[in-house]
Amino acid sequence: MATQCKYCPLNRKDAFIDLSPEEVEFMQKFKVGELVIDPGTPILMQGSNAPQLFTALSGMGIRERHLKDGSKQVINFVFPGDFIGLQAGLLGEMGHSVEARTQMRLCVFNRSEFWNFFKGHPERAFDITWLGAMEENFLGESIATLGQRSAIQAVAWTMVKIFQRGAALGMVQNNTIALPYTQRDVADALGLSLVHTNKTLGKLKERQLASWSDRVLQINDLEKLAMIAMTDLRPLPKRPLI
Amino acid sequence: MATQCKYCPLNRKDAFIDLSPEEVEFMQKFKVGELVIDPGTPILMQGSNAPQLFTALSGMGIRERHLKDGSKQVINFVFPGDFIGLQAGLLGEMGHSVEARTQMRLCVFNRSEFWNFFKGHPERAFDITWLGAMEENFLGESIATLGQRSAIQAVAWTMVKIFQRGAALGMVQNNTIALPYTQRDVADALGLSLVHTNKTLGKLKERQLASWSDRVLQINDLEKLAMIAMTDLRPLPKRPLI
DNA sequence: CGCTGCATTGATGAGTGTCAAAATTGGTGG
DNA sequence: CCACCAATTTTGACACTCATCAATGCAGCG
Repeated sequence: MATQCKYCPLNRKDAFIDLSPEEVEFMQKFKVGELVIDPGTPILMQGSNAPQLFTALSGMGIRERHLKDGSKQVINFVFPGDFIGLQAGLLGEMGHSVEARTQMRLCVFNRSEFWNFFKGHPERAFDITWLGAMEENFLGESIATLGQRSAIQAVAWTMVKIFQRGAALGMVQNNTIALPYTQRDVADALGLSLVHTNKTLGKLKERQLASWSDRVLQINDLEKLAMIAMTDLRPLPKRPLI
Repeated sequence: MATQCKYCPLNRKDAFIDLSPEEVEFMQKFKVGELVIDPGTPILMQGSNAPQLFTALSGMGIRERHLKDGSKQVINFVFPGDFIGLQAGLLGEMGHSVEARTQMRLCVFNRSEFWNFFKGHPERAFDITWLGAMEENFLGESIATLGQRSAIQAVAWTMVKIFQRGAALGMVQNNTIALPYTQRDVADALGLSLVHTNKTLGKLKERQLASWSDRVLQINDLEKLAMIAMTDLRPLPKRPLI
């Protein structure tokens, strides 16, 4: 028996816009179950036409795109609250794969119900589109990072972004956050080699800005990191929860 | 007096899904006018909260993101039929600027009417979201290009993508298409230096794959280009027109 | 007819990638 | 509890792609 939406732990976090009781009830109908998966498990495959969509309830993962020569590009990191499968739901085919990096708990929706959002619940349809626009915006920033920022700027940028997202979700304690990724993941996200990523992380540690070891990222000087990364530190807007 | 939607030249191109007469009528109400602008004119500014949204009727432009150090990243190229201002309409703020590269004719919509799509015309709301997902998909591919492809692969990839989009719009004649961009635009799109972009284009010409001069791109061997670019040549899906 | 913007070419060097190996960590089974 | 193995992190040496600098050519234009 699936857990009740009204007890969903995410809905109480202030990173998210509160749902009205009616909305919660509608989402409950849309929800078909929950899924708990182990680290390394693929959630959706690039090119697949998945019948199910998900919201990450807990745990973290990555979105990645595979190229013909075997290399891969990490598109984004998946945090709790992220909606997974928008492309499958709309385009009928995922442009990237999604894979768990920790144990994850997923809220499972039926894709066939997707259209009901638009037909009967325009506010929720709007929320989905809003999330899509937010992701588009973020990907644009990533493109600017890959195209214009140097290795140290890019790594600093990534650390700032991860830290900010984590902070909004209450995952930060004493300026530290658990980071279940490997340096290879970060390297693949930034289009850098593993070796160079490692050396660049070393520089940030040397300069006492951020140190990441034992799966824990510690941020010592967020402002200076943001300056290196050429980015602003404005707070993330509240996001809807699907 | 704005031109009638039912005479819109785009609606007849087979790159787009046909609109029913009712839909055309609704779009007509949404439309507030047309705008003709000169090359170089900014259409929307990064960070702005624009009251108006657009669909490109003719002409071409670029989406670009400006960084604090003055550098810029071209996010994508704008073709006829592209919807401009989704982020402003949803997030209240553009994540990038849009600028004309040729003379452009724009269909102008009122942002305040945006919500009506979702409330009263779920099919059209769905279409908007569909376009957003398509863009998100493309940006993911761009990220893979910037992160994983070498200079020659990236340039080949860009030429293939542009050629395919142009072909779908009937802009290709004898394997040539008018390209109003400068090599600087392409360099900024790929995160390469202008000089290296120039030399890489030279290689493609040498190898008799593609030659671009005098604002005209000629593709001599699309298949070989696609192979270099590590990309498929599958036809673009029909897209909705907003 | 001298601007100004864009394309082109050559020379040089910095930033990253690649290769190889060692150090560290974590997990597994004896 | 230790031994072993796989995955990951770390370090050093070297190679190469690509950025930077600088100069020339070329076309459009007031």
